[in-house]
Amino acid sequence: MATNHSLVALFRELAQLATLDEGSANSFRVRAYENAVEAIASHPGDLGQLSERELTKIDGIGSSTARKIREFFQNGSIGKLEELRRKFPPEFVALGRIPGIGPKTLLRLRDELGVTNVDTLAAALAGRKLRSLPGLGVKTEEKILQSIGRLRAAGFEPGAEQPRVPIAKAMPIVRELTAALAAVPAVEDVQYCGALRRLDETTGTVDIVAATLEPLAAHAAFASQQAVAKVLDRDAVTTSVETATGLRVDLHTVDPERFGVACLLRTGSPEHVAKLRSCAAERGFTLDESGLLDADGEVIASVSEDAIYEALGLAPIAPPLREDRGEIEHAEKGALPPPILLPQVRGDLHVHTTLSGDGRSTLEEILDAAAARGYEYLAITDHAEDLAINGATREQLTAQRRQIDGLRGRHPGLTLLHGSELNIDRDGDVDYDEAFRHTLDWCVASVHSHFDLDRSQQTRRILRAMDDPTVHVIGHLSGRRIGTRMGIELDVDQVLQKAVATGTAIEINAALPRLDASSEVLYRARGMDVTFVISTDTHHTREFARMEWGVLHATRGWVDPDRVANLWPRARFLDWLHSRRA
DNA sequence: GCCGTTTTCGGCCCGACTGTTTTCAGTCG
Repeated sequence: MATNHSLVALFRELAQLATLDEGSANSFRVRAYENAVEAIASHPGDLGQLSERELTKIDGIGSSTARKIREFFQNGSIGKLEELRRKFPPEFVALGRIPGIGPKTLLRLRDELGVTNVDTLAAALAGRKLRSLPGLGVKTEEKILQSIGRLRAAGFEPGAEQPRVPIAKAMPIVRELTAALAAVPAVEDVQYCGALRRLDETTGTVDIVAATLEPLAAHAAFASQQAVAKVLDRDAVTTSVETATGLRVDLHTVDPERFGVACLLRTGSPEHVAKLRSCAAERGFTLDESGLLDADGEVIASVSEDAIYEALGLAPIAPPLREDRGEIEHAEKGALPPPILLPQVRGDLHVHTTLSGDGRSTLEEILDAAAARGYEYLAITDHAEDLAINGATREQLTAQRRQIDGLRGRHPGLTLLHGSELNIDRDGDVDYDEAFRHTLDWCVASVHSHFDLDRSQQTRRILRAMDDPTVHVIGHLSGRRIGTRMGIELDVDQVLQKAVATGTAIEINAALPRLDASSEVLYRARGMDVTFVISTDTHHTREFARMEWGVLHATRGWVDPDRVANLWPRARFLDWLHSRRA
């Protein structure tokens, strides 16, 4: 249910802050909050309709969580969360993103050295204060200094309160708001714009454009949404709000005649729009809020974005491409890579079941969900044994193999591949022995550890994994978590060349916190014979829906659809798979 | 904080690695 997204975000934050409060991510309270997130996210109905008593009947929600949920629907906030936010200000919480600093160390730094933000941390490091604390030493100081340096080099400012919000955090709330607006009878059309629509990794203020002849109704409906914590500003055409999660969202209403141009201008990027304007000028036109105008000031196009591009002599340009990376020049020549569309996807090749410690759906549920999406093929890839909590032993995988064989008749149109998500260790070796791996149909190999190695070491381990004949694809190439964890640094050109040489595919991980490989890496690969697969890394049946983001992300990276293996018909895909294994 | 119960507290999942130790705490996935 759409309106549960705010709750999910709030309980996630609660879990994060409780980790600090409890001094451990493994505390039972923290895990209870995480279970609550899972329970809320999985609940199909509107939780706002349920009483406290009914809420506690849901698995994973007890009396305390039920009370907090009711509190949210009544007050728009949760007292416990407000209290923790006061106790742990954002600039302090942000220090927890520095690799090597866990909750215990962070609290000690605050209590014993007065560290509250990146500046006081830097001062403590400069004064060599950390080594004076029992249990910490010179190595710890060096490691933290190095982490800060690396984060800064990558554009992260560890102590800064992030002005930009990671896409995974913003998207669900914005989707909820646009869905609510779409349901307002007076609203003819609605679209979220800006960085979010371009599928950029982070967003600032989100702009939503609504086409309506009755703006008052739209603004009233918007301001009264459950996700809205407070209205910041309001005039005849714009309402600015802050959500319960701290995201700023502006609703702009326009006459339906100008919906297209409003979306175009608010989607950006600013560089793309600037180039469009000069493109218009070359043709004797102008582009402003009222539309594309000819020399006489007559509107030539304004209702739809496509009409504006067409009037400029351009093929339509998909929002993720609008970054002024040559898309306008390509559109002039009709040479733009076609956008990848969701219905073109024929299979998913990175999927977990409950055999993975963090998997939430059973094998049967996964198969049914994949069949319901109309997939022709599916790879089951539970975690391999070296992933401490989550991994499957070879005996478990062998048993799963038999289970899968027994289920092949369940959905005759769905070809099942049995595989695993292997762990690339620090040297580039993967789990199990090669003979056993050869019994698997499909192996994803991913980095889950040793994020602190340097670029040449990281590159070496990836290249070595690609040389392994049993590895079909490298999963989430950098291992990043947008806004939370930097990925590993790689010599991307070497990795791409190796992908071509070995035929190892590169995964385009569709999970919004990952979007990995990054669109920069994908863009770099254009023109090369790199094979890609777009995968959801599903741990719960609902996550199959992430494929929507995967295809947009691939489009953003200028990926040629013909290079994406899971868009191929089954026969072609299986031919490729078998030729690789030969 | 949740759950289950011979109803009201005790159990809830872990293993490798690192840096600091001299037997272990903290971090990570």
